[in-house]
Amino acid sequence: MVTGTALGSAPSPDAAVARPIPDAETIAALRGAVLVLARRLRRQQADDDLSATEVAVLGRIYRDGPATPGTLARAEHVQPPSMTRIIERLEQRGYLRRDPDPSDGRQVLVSGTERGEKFVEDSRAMRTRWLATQIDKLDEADREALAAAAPALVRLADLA
Amino acid sequence: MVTGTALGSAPSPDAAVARPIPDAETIAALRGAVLVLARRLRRQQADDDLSATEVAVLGRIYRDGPATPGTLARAEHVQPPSMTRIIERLEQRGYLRRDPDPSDGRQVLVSGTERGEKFVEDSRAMRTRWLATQIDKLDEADREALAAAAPALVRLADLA
DNA sequence: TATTGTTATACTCTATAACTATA
DNA sequence: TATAGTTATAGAGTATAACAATA
Repeated sequence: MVTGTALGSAPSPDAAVARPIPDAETIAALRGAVLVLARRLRRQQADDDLSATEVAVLGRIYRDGPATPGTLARAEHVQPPSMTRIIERLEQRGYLRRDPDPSDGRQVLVSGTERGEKFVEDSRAMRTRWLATQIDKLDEADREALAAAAPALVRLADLA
Repeated sequence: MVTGTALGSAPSPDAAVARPIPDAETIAALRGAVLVLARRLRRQQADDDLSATEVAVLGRIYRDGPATPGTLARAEHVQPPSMTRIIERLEQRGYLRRDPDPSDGRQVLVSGTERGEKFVEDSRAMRTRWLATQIDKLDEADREALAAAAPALVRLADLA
C-alpha cells in the first residue's frame, strides 16, 4: 500500500530493488521535521494576538474571497466547531464579518473587512520573517530544494 | 540575520525561471502547509496511545542513543517541563528508563528499553503509513521534490 | 551563584457531543 | 430527514513560574 505508484522510476539498469520515492525513512524524517517546525512556528507567532490557524484562515479569505465556515473548516482541516471559534475571534477584532446567506438561511458567508486586509498585509511580512530568517541560514542547495518542494507540500496538505 | 536574499523580491519579467531562493510568497505557502500537515499528522496518529512528540522522542533515543532530558528538550524544541512529562509517560509504559548520572548528580540519562525498541520498530511503519498513502496520491514530480527537500526540512527544523 | 531537572499551574488549540434552525 | 452552524464541554499539548538538588 505504501508502494504502488510511488515505486521508483529507477532508470538504473540493475533495478533489482526498486525503492519507493520517497522511501519510508525519508517519510519518517519528513514527518518529524514537519512536527517540530509547526511547533516552532506556533510559538514564534505568539508575539501578536492571533494564532497560526487564525492567520491562515484570514489569509485564505483575502486570497480566495468570501467563504462559508464549513468550506473554511474543510480547507484548513479543522472541525466545524473549531472554525466557529476562529471566526468568532477574527470577527471580534473586526478583521472579518459574517453575513447570512439570503438564499439559504442555514448558511453564513464570511468576508474580509478593510481592517482585516490591512492586518493581513502588515502581518504577512512579520509572520514569515522568522521562517525566512531561518531558511536564510541554510545553504543554497537546501533553499532551492525547499522552494522547489513548496508547491508539492501545499498540495500534500490540501489533499482530501 | 536576514540578508535580504530570502525576502527581496523584484518581480522579473521572466517569471518562468525558478528562483534559487524562496520568495516571500513561497515562504508563506510553506508555513501554511507545514501547519496544516502537522495538524493532520497529530490527529492521524491519535489511534494509538502515544502523541506525535512522544514518538519522536522515543525514535530519537533509539536513533541517537541515550540522552539527558535537557538535550532532548533542545532537540525537539520543547521546554524542559514538557520533556519531563513526555519522558514520564514513556517511562510509565516501559519504553525507556531514567538513570542518574554517576558523575553529576543533577543530570539524568534517559535510555531505551527492549520493549521500547520493539514498539518503535512496530509503530514506525504504522505511523508513516498514513503520510505515505497521502504522498502516494501526488504525481511523481511532487514526490521527487518532497524526497529531495526532506533533508533540507530536517536541517531547517533542527536549526538553533 | 549557576545549572539540571521537577512540580504545580494555567493557557491555547482542537475535538466530540448535543442542540438549533433551515431545507 | 439531512445539512449548516453553533454552544457546551472536555482533553491534549505545551508553556511559565516556583522549587529542589547538585555543582
